[in-house]
Amino acid sequence: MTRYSTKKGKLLKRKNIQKDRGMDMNEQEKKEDRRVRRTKKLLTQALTQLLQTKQINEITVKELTELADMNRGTFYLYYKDVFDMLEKIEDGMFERLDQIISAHENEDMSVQTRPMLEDLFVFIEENQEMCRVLLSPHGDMNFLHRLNEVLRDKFLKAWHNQAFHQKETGKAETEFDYHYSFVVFGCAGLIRAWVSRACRESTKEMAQLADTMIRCGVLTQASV
Amino acid sequence: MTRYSTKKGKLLKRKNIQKDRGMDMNEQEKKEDRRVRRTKKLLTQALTQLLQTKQINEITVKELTELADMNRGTFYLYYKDVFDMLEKIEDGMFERLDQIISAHENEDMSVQTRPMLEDLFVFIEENQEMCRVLLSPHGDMNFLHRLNEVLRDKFLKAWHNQAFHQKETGKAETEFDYHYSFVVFGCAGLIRAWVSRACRESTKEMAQLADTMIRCGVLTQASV
DNA sequence: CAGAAAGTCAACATTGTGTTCTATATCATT
DNA sequence: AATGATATAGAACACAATGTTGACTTTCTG
Repeated sequence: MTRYSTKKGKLLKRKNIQKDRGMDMNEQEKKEDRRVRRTKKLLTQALTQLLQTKQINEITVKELTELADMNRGTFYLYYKDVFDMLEKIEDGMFERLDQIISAHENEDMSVQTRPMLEDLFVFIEENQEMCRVLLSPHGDMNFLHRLNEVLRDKFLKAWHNQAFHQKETGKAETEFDYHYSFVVFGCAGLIRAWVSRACRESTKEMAQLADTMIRCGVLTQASV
Repeated sequence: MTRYSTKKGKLLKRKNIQKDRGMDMNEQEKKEDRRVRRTKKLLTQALTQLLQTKQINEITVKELTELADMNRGTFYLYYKDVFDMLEKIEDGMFERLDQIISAHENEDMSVQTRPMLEDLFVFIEENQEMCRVLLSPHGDMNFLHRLNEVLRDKFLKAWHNQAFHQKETGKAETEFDYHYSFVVFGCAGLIRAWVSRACRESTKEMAQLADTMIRCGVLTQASV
């Protein structure tokens, strides 16, 4: 499910970290100490910078903290290693992503796709540096995977109904899964192309483009 | 372009490796020494096995060679580190991919998409273990990136002409790029879904599915 | 068979890791 | 502004993997 650790006796320590901080919503909301925010911000900036020139595996805690100009031990107060750090950064993005989607959810779980997409692309633009890195060659496949998982639950039902309303077919659930996978990865490709061009096109343009391509992909099943 | 190295004085050594072996087509064809093949095969098997339970960054040369039951020093005769090894394995796959595509290329650079796709999915099925790993959460974003690059050159022209034959539009090259990115990543998602289901559907079915979705995506531009 | 090439084995200095301790700086609060 | 609480700095530590080397043995090729 989540990531494994090579070192044996250190999972406990990590669990403690996750329990003490972060996991409790209330604690999250009560803003962290200013020093903590500063530290995490500096580390995130350093990581983002390093990820532009090298793979994450080649990034050591040592050089990361040196670039951020802080003590190496400080890093371990918040993260287990560099990969854990990236994962936690992603956690934050997925939290916001979830908020954005939920805001457009109706009570019957259906979603107003188009306006939601517009908000989504605004969010991506705001976080374009991180998105660019995560979808770059040096990026993180796990990010794509998690994106897949999150969106799946949200949209599968809505789209499923929508597509089957168009034309009743006897196609299996599995074929719908293929379309779904195609579309989600496709959107990732779309976003990747966009952020790698520094988000030159407007968010509205992109939302329209995405909307069109999603509908096409989803409705293909009914029209085959 | 390619990967960087943290360690300063070791690029030279690696260059030597790449020059001595691999890079020269003729040498590649003249089968390597049986021992070399055996060594590389054992290492590849061990890597594939390890990648199913852990991230590549957590795999050490030590455990890899222990699993393959060989001396650690032997590893360094062929690879710089574990990532370099994965990259070289990918090199081999891209070579074969190139052959498959080229075999379906007409003299005007156009491509018979459908039969090519069928061959492609056969190839993927043959290499499903590695594909599954490369597209998994533990996978390699650089693989996707390289796939993008390789296919881009091959297909952009063909599809471009095809789409503009359908309906003449004034849309810019950039928008076509977005469709292209969507489709290539989408195919990756499709393949990922397929191999993660142990390739249950037939290669022909998948080729048809892919063909449909590709055409839909490409032709969207003309029909917006 | 003989020479070449590949692999084994043991040893080495080097580097990053993860943790711990004390001391200092910064924070939130009254 | 003084307070106690908390975060960070700084240095030290044992430990593990790295990358390389040299002498040896095995395996391949012709």
